[in-house]
Amino acid sequence: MTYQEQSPTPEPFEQIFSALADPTRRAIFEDLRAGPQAVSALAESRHVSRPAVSQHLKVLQTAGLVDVRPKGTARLYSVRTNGLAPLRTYLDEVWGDVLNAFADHITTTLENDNDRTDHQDD
Amino acid sequence: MTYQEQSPTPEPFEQIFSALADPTRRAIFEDLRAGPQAVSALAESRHVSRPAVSQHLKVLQTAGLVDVRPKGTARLYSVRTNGLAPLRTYLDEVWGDVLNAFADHITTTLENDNDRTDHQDD
DNA sequence: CCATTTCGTAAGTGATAACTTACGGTAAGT
DNA sequence: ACTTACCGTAAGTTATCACTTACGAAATGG
Repeated sequence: MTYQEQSPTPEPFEQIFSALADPTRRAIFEDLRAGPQAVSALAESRHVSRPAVSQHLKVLQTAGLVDVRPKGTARLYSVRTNGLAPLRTYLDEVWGDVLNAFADHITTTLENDNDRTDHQDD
Repeated sequence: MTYQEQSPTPEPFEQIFSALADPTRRAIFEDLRAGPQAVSALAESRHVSRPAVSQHLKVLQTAGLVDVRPKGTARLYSVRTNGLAPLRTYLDEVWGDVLNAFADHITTTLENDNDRTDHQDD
């Protein structure tokens, strides 16, 4: 009796949400804003082991948030410039819908405001 | 300004990320865009039990994404109009930093472009 | 060629989280 | 007052996740 089935093809912003939800992973991503860095350098900044950082970077890369550039034996990770675009698009969509729904709610509430037993605004 | 510490009191966008990372919870939040809905109505739309929806709504409420309005024995949940504002602010900050870092990277790369051993484009 | 450095992956473990059923509490209807 | 409807919470279960150590692969240097 298993639960939790989800869509076979996760959308871009879905992976971005999951990727940035973890504090350590988000910290790594934010560290990368300063410029390209190697894995061991990122591991030394944080209090986690190097393999952990590698796994986090893999998640960030799958989400399209970081890029890799091999340099010798090292691998320089950097933030993908427009990696956050899907999240921003999703935000704008939801934002617009919410505003429209709010306007509708205001309208219908003004039309028949006899059904409210309690109210709180904003 | 540029860096952040993990504070004992989680920042607003932190909770928003965690709240919207779960597919079921995000679906509930998106269902709420159509307008205020009761818990049982949300539970029937989804394939999850009613208590599960209540727990999800609690998380969304803690994140500041939804509001509650009691109506009889029911409780109408609705999206908070500016609940996504912290996330948008965070996005704008990171976005700007990334662009600046990118500009810096371009500059330094042009100044001394002898350190590149390989390059790849997406 | 051999050693070193840097990294990714495999395997295993502890904690977290998303779900379930069961129960109690509050508001409305008869 | 009793029943019904709707909801939140508690307790327990299971899958997922973040982390660790161990090991193997690829590039650089002597």
